[in-house]
Amino acid sequence: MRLTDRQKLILTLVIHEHIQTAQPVGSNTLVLKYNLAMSSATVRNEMSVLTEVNLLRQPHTSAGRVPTEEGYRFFVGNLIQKSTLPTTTRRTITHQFYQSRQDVEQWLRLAVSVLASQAQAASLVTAPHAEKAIFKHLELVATRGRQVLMVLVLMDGDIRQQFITLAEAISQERLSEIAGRISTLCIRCDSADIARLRSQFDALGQDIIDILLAEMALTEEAATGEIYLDGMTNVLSEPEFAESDEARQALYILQERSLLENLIASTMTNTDVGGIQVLIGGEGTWEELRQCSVILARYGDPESLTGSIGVLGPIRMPYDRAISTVQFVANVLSDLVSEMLAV
Amino acid sequence: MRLTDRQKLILTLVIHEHIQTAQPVGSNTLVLKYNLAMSSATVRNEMSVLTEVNLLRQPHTSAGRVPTEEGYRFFVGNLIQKSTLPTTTRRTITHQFYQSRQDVEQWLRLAVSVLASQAQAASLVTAPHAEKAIFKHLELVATRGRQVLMVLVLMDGDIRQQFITLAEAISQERLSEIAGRISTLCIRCDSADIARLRSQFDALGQDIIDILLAEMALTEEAATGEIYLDGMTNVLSEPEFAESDEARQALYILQERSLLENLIASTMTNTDVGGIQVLIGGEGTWEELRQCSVILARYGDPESLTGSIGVLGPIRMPYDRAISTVQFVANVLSDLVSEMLAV
DNA sequence: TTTTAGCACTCTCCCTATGAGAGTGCTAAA
DNA sequence: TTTAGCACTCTCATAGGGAGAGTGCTAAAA
Repeated sequence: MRLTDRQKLILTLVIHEHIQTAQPVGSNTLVLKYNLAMSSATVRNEMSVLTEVNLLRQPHTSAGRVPTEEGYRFFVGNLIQKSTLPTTTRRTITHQFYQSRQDVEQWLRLAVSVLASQAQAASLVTAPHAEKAIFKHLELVATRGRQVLMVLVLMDGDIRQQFITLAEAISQERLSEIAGRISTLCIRCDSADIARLRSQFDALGQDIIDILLAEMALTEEAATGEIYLDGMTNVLSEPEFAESDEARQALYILQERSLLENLIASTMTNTDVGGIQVLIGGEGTWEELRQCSVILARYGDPESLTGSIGVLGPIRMPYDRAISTVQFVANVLSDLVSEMLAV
Repeated sequence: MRLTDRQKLILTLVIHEHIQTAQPVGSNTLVLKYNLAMSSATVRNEMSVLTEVNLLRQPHTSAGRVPTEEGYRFFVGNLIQKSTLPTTTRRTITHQFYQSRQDVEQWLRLAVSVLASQAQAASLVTAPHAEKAIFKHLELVATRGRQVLMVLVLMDGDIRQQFITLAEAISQERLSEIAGRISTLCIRCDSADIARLRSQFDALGQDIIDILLAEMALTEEAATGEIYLDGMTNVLSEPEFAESDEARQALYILQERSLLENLIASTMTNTDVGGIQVLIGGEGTWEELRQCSVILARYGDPESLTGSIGVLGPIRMPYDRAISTVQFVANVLSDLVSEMLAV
């Protein structure tokens, strides 16, 4: 779509103004508020053009203009000026992350809370997750009788714990010995490798390996790691969700884990780490998100460990700020992941 | 407060009807809908009395009656008939829990989802949590260089993981040996015991014990275990929350972990396992919950491991069903906890 | 003494009408 | 190509006027 500079300016201003006021924007308002060096009639003519090419829309004949979804998309794709968060903000955030560097769970909680408060929207962060589960360490703890606690540590930092019941009671020494052997032999192995090693163990060891493999398979099935959410009440305060039903649908997607995983999976398939996806108004696919926009990014190490982060807000979202926040947090998380992998 | 049987009946019916319709209830409606053997005038007189003692309220002079908070409290305290969930429902739920018995996290997810769907409200479940952290097992996994993953298993099933950086690189064998010694010596010890044992270890062991103690202290500080939430969108669909701001405040309490912990802590202090607390309209203390009611119960083994569960909905909540659901789920969880402790 | 029929009265809710205000599109002049 | 001027359109806020639901009171009935 070819637009003159003036048309681009007006589109930008309409979007900017509408994001602030949530109201249709009139030609007069625009001229006065932004001291434009042209008359309202000129603005009206340009608006007419923009309406014809479906970037703007009139709620009714004699109202101001409102950006269409296509308008927002054009804006995000062509006009948005990459803003960056203020240095002080960035420093504060980085500092917070630095303080909680030992604990992955804390990063993620912090990330999701920073996103929510900076973008004033609902936010989500998925724990970093490897496509292939790689064994790192196994621990068996005798509980009582035949009940044993199995703790499985994977290379991506994921820890799976499970109670298992063995055929007979086994002493802690024996359990530790087996766990030690499995840990030493299988380190850095994937499921297939471990299956091949299975025959080297005695009956008990093979039983345990079977459970272990089942658990690893389960981890691999999960499309994403654990999902952290925050800021959902931010969305509720937006005026377009006063008729609460729309908001409910949007929040429902966030709550319903399977839907959310779908959304992330289908949006992120072709997204590189560092790349950003902006989903405006559900893009025809996500009925529940018709009133919402979602900004998603991938973080981590593309070779091994990746996760997704994003924010969800009304279509009328401050895209520049939201995008730069998402980008910034994604970068911070990527750094933390590679630091974790490298040390 | 002394009421005649007829007054109790009418109060009950008004509450019942109002819960269904969310509208003020008129004398005529009541007589017709419930085939009362009296005239609407009689009902009106009784309603007048109930209004005088502040159990009912008129939104405006010529409207029907609405229960006051006090009315609901009287109802819950004196009139409610303990209903139980249908046997088939109970069986289905029990069966689901039975299937996920190995995995504590799965119980809790299931519990919170059952509560939400059965009570059609927002629901919460906290992980079982011991007042005193008791050591069970320690594991140290060499990562790379001086970076070590510490996995700490406590008796209540809580697992804490953390990356720690040692003064120098240590081999996995050495780490396993130390972890093994600490595990053997400290099993079933609390922080004080472990602090006493500290001198029996070499410098490295003491360093690790210090970190371990810090971690245990952290666990003890936390008033509750992890909190699981579900069904928040259920609350949004209630008509009294159409003016979305009220709903926002209520959901905010659920989202804001510290507030929620406060709420649980202050409500649960005097509640035994098996007991149920019903908080109607914030009870003057919780400003954000003025439009809501919360039903909370404690589950687990009072001697060692307890957690809280509850539902949050509009004041106009189907108390009988909600209470029996909470009670039932609390019982199921208590059974699972004692099974876990006993096996 | 208690219950009930009858009735006037009150208040909300919904519908309609009306006018102000904001904003548009078009035309003709600059 | 831009702009001033103007008629026109549509929303929104406000007010008025039933209809309907429900009450409280009074007096009669049980």
